[in-house]
Amino acid sequence: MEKITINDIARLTGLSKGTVDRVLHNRGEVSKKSYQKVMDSIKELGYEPNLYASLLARAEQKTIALLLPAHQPGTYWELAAKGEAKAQAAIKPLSLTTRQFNYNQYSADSFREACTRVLESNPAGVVMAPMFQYETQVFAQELQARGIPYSLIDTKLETPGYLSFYGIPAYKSGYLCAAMLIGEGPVKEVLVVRIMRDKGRQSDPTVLRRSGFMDYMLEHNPGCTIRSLFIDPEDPAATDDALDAFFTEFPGVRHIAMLNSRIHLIVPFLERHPADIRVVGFDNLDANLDALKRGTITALIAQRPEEQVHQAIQSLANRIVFQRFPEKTDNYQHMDILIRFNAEDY
Amino acid sequence: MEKITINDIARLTGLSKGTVDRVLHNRGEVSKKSYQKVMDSIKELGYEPNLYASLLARAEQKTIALLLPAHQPGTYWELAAKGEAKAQAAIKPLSLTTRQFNYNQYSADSFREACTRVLESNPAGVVMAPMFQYETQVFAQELQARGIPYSLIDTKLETPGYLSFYGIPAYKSGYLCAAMLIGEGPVKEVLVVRIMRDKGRQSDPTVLRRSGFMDYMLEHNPGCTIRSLFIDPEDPAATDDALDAFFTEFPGVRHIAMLNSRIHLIVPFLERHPADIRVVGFDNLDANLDALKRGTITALIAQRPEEQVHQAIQSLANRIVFQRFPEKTDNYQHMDILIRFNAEDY
DNA sequence: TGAATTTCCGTGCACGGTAACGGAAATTTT
DNA sequence: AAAATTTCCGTTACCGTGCACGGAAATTCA
Repeated sequence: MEKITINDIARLTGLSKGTVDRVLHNRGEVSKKSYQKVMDSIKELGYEPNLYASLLARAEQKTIALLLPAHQPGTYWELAAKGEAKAQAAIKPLSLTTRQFNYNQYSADSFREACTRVLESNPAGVVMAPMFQYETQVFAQELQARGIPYSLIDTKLETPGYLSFYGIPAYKSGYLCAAMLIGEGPVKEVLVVRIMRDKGRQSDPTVLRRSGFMDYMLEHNPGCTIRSLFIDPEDPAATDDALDAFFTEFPGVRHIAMLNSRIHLIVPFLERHPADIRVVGFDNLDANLDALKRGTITALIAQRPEEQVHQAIQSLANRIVFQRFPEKTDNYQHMDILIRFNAEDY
Repeated sequence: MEKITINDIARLTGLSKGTVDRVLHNRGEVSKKSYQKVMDSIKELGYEPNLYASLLARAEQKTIALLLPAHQPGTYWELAAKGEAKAQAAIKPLSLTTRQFNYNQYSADSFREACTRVLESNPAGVVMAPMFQYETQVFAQELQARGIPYSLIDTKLETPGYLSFYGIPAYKSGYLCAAMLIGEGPVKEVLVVRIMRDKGRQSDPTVLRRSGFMDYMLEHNPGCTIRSLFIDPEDPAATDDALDAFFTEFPGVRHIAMLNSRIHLIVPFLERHPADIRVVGFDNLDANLDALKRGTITALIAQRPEEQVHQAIQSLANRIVFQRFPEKTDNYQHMDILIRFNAEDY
């Protein structure tokens, strides 16, 4: 019942606590025989180290690095960055901090460069939202070689030995998006708006979302024409023109979806040309939520990115401080459906 | 930059750490002059106690009491009870545990009795899901008198000095429920199924939900007939008969809602008499989720009760260990909309 | 004024682990 | 076989607080 301490196993094995400590942290200088004896009685007595005593004696601050795409205010990655603060508060009593590193999500070079900055900071763990398959692999290998645990959020790339993943299922989210878009009745024609810049190099989740979207259409609403329109997020005027041209050509379209967080880009146009259109997009950016509350956007599929970074950081903290591994490696999270009547408390 | 310790302020004030410690925990035996000197230099140096050292030296486990309605497997309060485990893991490093006390949600006597059991256990904090306005007030006053902080979940009753509240907005949840039930088109006739036992003494959230439901109807779907049907949760056969009788009398009804977690009770009937009926209910009980995935239930409004207890416990832990108060007292949480396409990862 | 209290405060050990230091024992080298 | 290493281990001084104990100083009592 009473707590087993390092002294108890020292006494039991006839060794000193110095030796016991050495085996606990395997920092060598212990004979195989002693090592075995200590390990045995640790198991026998069910010894668990006292966290406070340990932290007090070390008194050293470890840090967890956060590797995220750089973000402008009002964009998706800003939401994730906000999760850092909450997580920080939670892990502070564990003598841990976080530090954020950013990269340009459209440049592999910048990602590589950020990776070396992360390594230079000598982190105790890394949380990353990866964008580049190959570069991420290389980085993951380096982390593994150095024995630095890491977790993934948002995008699950196939990298060796990640501790955990947190994100929504990309394929299913596209499927859900289609379901929300179609609503009850069958639909003849829908528009999927896309981002120009993504045309060349599509991110992994975007591709999967599209395929989920398409599959829903095939299964539940076949014979529907799916039209695409590419817009430039940097150029609102051109976006307006593009939409104008589109609706001149296809005036019957009453269903619009976007498979990323930028749905707010078409809101100004829609509000200048009111019509009874179902509009579905992703993520709880302020601009999206506002349009949702006004009724311009019908539904949003949201994923609590703050929660994702929080959880990822927490799992690393458990690993680093307690040597505890998460129960599940892949944690697919709930996709929140937001409509105007439940957006307020989000 | 380097940490200020108790010794630093001892040195600065020319007193000993023993004295400093006495003022820190105001356990008396200190002259006013010394007290003032210590307080001043604490402020001056910005001293913050070292949590580990403190916990290590005390080595005493405080406990947070959880006061919840007793629960059968597969009922709502079981979900909340599950949150206890998660919270427990989170606060363990803070030398805190939780302990659950249950009461019969239909008996004020049993609630009172549970309250005295809680007090006898001498908890450092209390989380409760209250059902009885008056008894809860009395209990809250007692807690306040003893200086025991407490938080509320689920139902926000007006009690003095609670630390925090976590739950969904009851009125709005009824409103949302109606919105999900009606869907796109106007509806002529809906059925709201209710629980017999609740007829006499309706809980606070149920009343508010009903009023939100009604208001939505008035505002968005006026002229709709709202029919009620009472069923007995203990008697499936009677439930079936009642539904049978109802649909014989009103065969046109194609919309059913229930404003509590028991929607699964009518699922067997619905599956024996297939028809294209929209069915909306509350909470992610396994039975509800299963019916949702099968398509019998159209939508569920869920509220993550585990999260609510987790958060409430966390806020108490911060209060107890760090003397930190939550930013917001009333934390209304997001109402999750579950449909068959996003139920899987919930 | 001396004795008896009371008030106030310093000392020192305990909490459980960490890691530097130095030395004995075992092993290798010359 | 003595010297030089290497391997292995015990000792010890912390880390920052909590708290019991005892004693000096101030106050009250006789």
